[in-house]
Amino acid sequence: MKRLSTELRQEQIIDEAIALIHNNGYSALSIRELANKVGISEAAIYRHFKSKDEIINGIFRRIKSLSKDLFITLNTIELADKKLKAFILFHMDLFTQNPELVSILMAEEIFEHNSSLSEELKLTIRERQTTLINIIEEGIKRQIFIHVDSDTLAAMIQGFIRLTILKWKRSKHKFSLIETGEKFFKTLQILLNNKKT
Amino acid sequence: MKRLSTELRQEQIIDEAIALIHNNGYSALSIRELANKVGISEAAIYRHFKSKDEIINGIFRRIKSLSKDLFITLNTIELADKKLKAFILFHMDLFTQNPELVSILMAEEIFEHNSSLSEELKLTIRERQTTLINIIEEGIKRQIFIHVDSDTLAAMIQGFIRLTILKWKRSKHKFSLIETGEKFFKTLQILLNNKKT
DNA sequence: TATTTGTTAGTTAACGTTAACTAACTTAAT
DNA sequence: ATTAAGTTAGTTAACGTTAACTAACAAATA
Repeated sequence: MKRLSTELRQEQIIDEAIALIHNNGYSALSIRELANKVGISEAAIYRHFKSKDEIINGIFRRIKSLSKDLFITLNTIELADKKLKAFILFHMDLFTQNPELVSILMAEEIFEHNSSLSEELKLTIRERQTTLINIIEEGIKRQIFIHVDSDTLAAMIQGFIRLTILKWKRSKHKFSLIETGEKFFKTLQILLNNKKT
Repeated sequence: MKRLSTELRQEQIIDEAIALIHNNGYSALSIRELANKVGISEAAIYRHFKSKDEIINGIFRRIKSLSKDLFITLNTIELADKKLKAFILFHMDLFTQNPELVSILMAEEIFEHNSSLSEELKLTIRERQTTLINIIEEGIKRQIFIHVDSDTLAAMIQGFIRLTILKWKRSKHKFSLIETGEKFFKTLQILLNNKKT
């Protein structure tokens, strides 16, 4: 058996853990199966992670690192409507390129029973929510968007994205997330635009 | 131990199964714990249900029976915007009165690995989607709503409801679903109304 | 009207399997 | 030679499910 450094092996374990959840659901994430997939023994897994919870932790960190570009991207954009489009398409692109993430984000159970992690998740969600609300309120102030409740609109946008990726997963990726995102933004423009035809 | 008829005991088992999932997640639904909660032995559970899958089936039937009034309600309403309001508030009311349902609807795992059930779930979801699209298209035809893509709008509405009940659950019911639903409908009216102020 | 017969909701105890995890030992790489 | 990444062989606890049996009651018969 070829030996790998802890860093590399840890990444590989996280990879396979995500793949397992993606292919067979969270309940299929067992140390046995994970060790099988990685090609090492169960005990070897514990060389690299103190517990199963630590593996879940690693999955969460992976997701966070994959979405950290969002804020960088948004800061390069001026106009609120362009920002909104970028927000939507960033997510559609993220999930198109990392379809495994969908199963994980939809599995409430994963983070529910790890209290430190569910606190961190709450913060991450709030951060995303605030970002979106700021975009909307700037758009309203600059009179690019009509005046609507920003909380409600933010929930509509995030709700649409969440439901769309869930449907996309259920349909086994039978449609283009990017196209759906673009159509969504056009619809939003019609709904939000002051200058009606 | 007091004896109950199969019908009554089955209902009680489903009740406790739903409560278990609600309180501790789907992974906490074990025959052992279920029997404990009901106050009978594990084997007695199998007097009333052939397998754990049959219990899941019973949970699904319960949810369906709780939402069957939606279509009756909608048929008593004429105007598309009133129908849309009724659609939204029906769901907010349903989950306010049956908060346990939220955990179950959010747990993808439950129905994912039961192929006959996941087919049935797909049909139920499609039926709901079609209902909403019909309401929207009627509203557009009657010029109550501005012309937007009905698929996208339907997904926005369902996405909002789904995300809202998830947040409501996560917040341990710290806000009123009904009020949020009413605010949502008002926002929708502003977004969809032809006669802008 | 008693008693027998059959049904049904319950019991206890165990089945085989799998879960997360660990102690002790071995081997490969620096 | 030391250290770190691997192994094998085990642990305890929980899982869904079943076998064997019993108490309670209903219906049919004596």
